[in-house]
This record gives sequence, structure tokens and C-alpha cells, in this order.
Amino acid sequence: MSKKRQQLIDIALQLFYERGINSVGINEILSVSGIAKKTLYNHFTSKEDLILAALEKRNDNFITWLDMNLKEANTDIEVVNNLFNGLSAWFSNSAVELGNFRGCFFINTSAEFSDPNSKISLYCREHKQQVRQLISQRLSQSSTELLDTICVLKEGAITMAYVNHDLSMPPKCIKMIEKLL
Amino acid sequence: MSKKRQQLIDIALQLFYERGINSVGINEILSVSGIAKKTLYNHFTSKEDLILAALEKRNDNFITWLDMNLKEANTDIEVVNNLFNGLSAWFSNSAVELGNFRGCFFINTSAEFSDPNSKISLYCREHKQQVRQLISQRLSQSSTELLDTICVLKEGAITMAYVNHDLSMPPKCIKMIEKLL
DNA sequence: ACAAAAGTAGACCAACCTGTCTACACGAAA
DNA sequence: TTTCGTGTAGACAGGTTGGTCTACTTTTGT
Repeated sequence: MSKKRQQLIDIALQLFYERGINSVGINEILSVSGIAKKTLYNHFTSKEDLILAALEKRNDNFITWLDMNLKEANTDIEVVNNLFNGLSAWFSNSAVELGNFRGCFFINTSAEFSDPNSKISLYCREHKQQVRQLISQRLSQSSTELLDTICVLKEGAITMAYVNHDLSMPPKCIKMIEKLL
Repeated sequence: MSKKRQQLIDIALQLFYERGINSVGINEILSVSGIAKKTLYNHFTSKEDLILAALEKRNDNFITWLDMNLKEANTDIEVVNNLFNGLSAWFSNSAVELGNFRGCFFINTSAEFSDPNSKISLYCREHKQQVRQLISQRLSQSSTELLDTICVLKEGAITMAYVNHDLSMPPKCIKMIEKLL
């Protein structure tokens, strides 16, 4: 893929995640990257097209990071531990690959785009599905129950970390799941 | 309070919640309400001022609705049941007071405003605190553990309902808490 | 060496944004 | 009756938005 295209996606993703998609204009992405407007519209048909590319990039980063965290786990309880300890690291900006924590990019983006059938909203939903599937693959049980529990606690922990500024949930979630097992 | 002011807040809240704050301009609020621009700026110093008033109104509506749901509960398990059954009703648009479900207005608004120390972000955090306190008051135990569990599951259920379109979490959350008690 | 592809800067467009201001209408209280 | 508060309509300012386009330069493959 073109180097300029990559640069545009990287910078767009960073700015979009830091400040929210609707708060970042095309012109800012251009001036920060030092790339010409014509070049951008050579690679992307519209801002929406660039947003989708940024979402895909973030999805790649996140799935890669999560996989790296989970692949060493041999038991279900280790999967849970690694997942929620990973979240703790992310919340406290110790997960370099994910950048400075400002909530979940896909939750935030869903909040900005109200049409639930837009490509953007659909992609956010698909990301959550991919994460769920990855966790599912790492669990020995194929029980939906455990998977649901992990996922709902994960979303809750992310939301509380961002909105409430309460970073303490991940270890508490681990204890809850331990009790439930 | 002035009738025009009330109308402005009501219509602003409805549009903001339906489509996101940054996607709704002052002029649209004016044309929908049929109120003059001068009148708006007579009551509010800026758009931010109107946003804060809309957040307060939503907080009132939500706290009132939640209190109505919880006040009949006599045991902790009833509190949990009423809370999550209430969420189910909200998700499926059966809670008239809360309007058509488009996620949590405060989570969505936090996602749009990136400065965590802005009045808007701070108000969103305070709303979550108020909800937590209300639930806490209705519980017989003063255990932080149960309260944390309820809150994190609540946030997870709301997020999954909006982003994943998975409305099935509330009853599952009830079962989880029952097991943990 | 040369042609095609991909880059550059930036003017320009129409639409939109928040916010100000003027000029005027109306009803109620003094 | 007059004055005051509250409302109206809408022009206007100054800035931003996403997107198009022209004219020119650089890079790259054959």
C-alpha cells in the first residue's frame, strides 16, 4: 500500500481517537501530515472513506494487541486474567500500541454516528463481534454464559474507566468471574 | 422558569440525544422549535450553556425514572431485578420517559467532548455518580462490592445494547448477581 | 531518456457553524 | 398611555466544513 495512504490513515486515526471524529476536519489532518488535499482525495473518495480506513487500522491494532495478551494463556482463568490485566494496562497508558487511553474508539464512534445502519456503525458492531470471537477461541469451554459475562464486564470496565474515571474495575471483574466459575 | 426556555431545552435534548450534540446546530434547534435566535441567546450565553441545561434535564428525567423503578423494591435482589428489568424496558423503547433508545446520553456526550476537565465531561461523570448513589441508597448492604458489580454490569449492558445491538444482557446480569450474592 | 503516475500548493466553492445586531410587535403593569 | 420586558424575523460577520480543480513538480518504470 502507498506510503502516503498509510501516513494519512495513521494521523487520521490518532486525531480521531484523541478528539472524536466530528471534531477533526480534513484540513487539520492535511496540515498535520503535510500532505496535499489532492493526494488525500486520490486515495479516499470522501471523509467517510478515510474514517472507515482508520476504523480498520484501529481494529487491526486492537486485535493484534489482544491476541498478544491472550495467546500465552493456557486456562480459562488465565485468559480472564490476561484480558483484564491488559485492560488495566491500557487504561493507565501502559499499552503503547493503543495510544493514550480515551475510551473505546468504536464505542465513541458509535456515539457520534446516529444511523445504526451506516457503514461506520456497522463496522463498530463488527469490531465488537471480532473481539468476542477472539476471546471465545481462547476459552476451553464453549459456554456462551462465560463469554457473555466476560464481554459485559469488559464493556462496563472500559466505560467506567473513561466516563467515571474509575480505573479500578478490571481486578474487581477478575474476582467476580472467579466466583462465578 | 420561562416557557420558551423550557421549550428550547426540551427540543435541544431530544435532538442532541437522537443524533449527537456535534451533529445538531443551533439553527436547527431554532427552526424546529420556531423560536427566534435572539430569544435563545437571551436565555443561554452560548451553545455550551444550552448543552449543560439539556444534560441537567436528562439527568432529572433519568434519576426520576430510576427512582420510580427502584422505590418499590424491598430487598437487594428486588433492587437488582427492578434496575435491570428497567434497562430492558428502556432498550426496547418501552420507557416512554427516556425516549427512543440511543445509548446513554452521558456516555455518548463524553465520547464527543475530549477534554476530561470541561464542564460537559465533568457533568457526565457527576451523573454517573448520582446514579450510583441512588442505587446505593436502595441497597440494604453498604457493601461496595455489590455496588461495583451492579454498576459495571449496568454500564456493560447499556454499551452492548447500543453498540452491539445485543439487548439480551439485562436478564443475564440479574442471574450473575444472584449467583454472586 | 521519456512517459505516466503520483505528488505538490493552494485558490475556490457552496454550505454550514456560532454568535451579534437591528428593527419591529405585542402585552402587561405603572 | 407609556414604558418595559419579552418576543419576532432575519441580515450579517467571520470562520470552518468537505470537496473540486488547475497548474506545476517529482518520482518511477521501462
